[in-house]
Amino acid sequence: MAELQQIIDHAEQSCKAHGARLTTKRKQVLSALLLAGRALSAYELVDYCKQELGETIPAMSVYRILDFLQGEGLVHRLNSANKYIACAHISCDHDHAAAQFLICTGCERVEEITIPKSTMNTLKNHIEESGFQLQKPQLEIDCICNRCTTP
Amino acid sequence: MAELQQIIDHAEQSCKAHGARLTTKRKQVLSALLLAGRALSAYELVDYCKQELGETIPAMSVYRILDFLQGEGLVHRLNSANKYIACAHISCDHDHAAAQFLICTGCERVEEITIPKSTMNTLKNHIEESGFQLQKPQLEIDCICNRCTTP
DNA sequence: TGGCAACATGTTATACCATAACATTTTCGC
DNA sequence: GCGAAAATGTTATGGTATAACATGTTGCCA
Repeated sequence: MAELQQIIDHAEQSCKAHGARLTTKRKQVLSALLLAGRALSAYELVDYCKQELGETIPAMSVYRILDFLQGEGLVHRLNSANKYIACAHISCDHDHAAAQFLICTGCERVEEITIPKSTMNTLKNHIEESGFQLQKPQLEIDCICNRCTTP
Repeated sequence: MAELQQIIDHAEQSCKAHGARLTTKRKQVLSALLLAGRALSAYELVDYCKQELGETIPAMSVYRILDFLQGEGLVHRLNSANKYIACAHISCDHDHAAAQFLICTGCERVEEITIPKSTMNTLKNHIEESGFQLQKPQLEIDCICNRCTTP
């Protein structure tokens, strides 16, 4: 994380590109997620900002900021865990709407992986056969990570 | 749903088979989910039982009963929606640990589908390459159903 | 440059989802 | 019937999330 500042700068440019502003508070929340290096709940994020950054940000603001950061593709919400995590490809320039998460039920570690297009397409076809349209190709899969299986 | 009683009877036999009891309250909660025909939150289930079945069941009990029903494979929990739904294969005899759900973000309709083993295996391989073991092959996928796209 | 409009943040209250801890009732085998 | 185990009731509390309204900030442009 030597490049925190770089990542933030990159994110700021990315926001500017569509006329959005990465304000100080938004940078703080994003930094907190990047520094934590793991998924945090909104309230955990409040505590993290307070303790690690010395910034008091009300929970309500954190929620709003998380909404913004998700809209900018900088942060993902893990629906099944009620947590938020910085996008693993935050500094890539290519678009990456798809995101697949492996969530360890033991230690809560989260790994963002990319499933091949062909696999996603197979999945998509099955979905369409059932009369649905894939909305957001985000998968959250309950797993156990190898650190937890071989302790 | 002409066969509600049949389904309940079948579920009761299934429970008996491993020495578990499908009590009256448990039958009521399961019936409520079957009658509703959609995913309900625990508190919605409390209301449903009260209004449609005339039964007052405290939320705490509903949660415990849902735990039991999940353990028996009669009900699934939708983690991303914080809701519960009767298993679509409740009257099948074969085991079906795997469950994939298409959740319409428009009308909240939920469809339980079965993804081919080959597709699940491909997914499983990608997961293992990332150093994780698939824990519960339950997928919850955000979609839009055709009723909502073509209104 | 001053004032307005849009955006961002603060504040307070509240709703919803879920579980802990302990009391009481029911069921079942002996 | 009686005791143990299972199920349910009761009360309290914690975690997640949003609504509604107030205040502060920014940037534009007349």
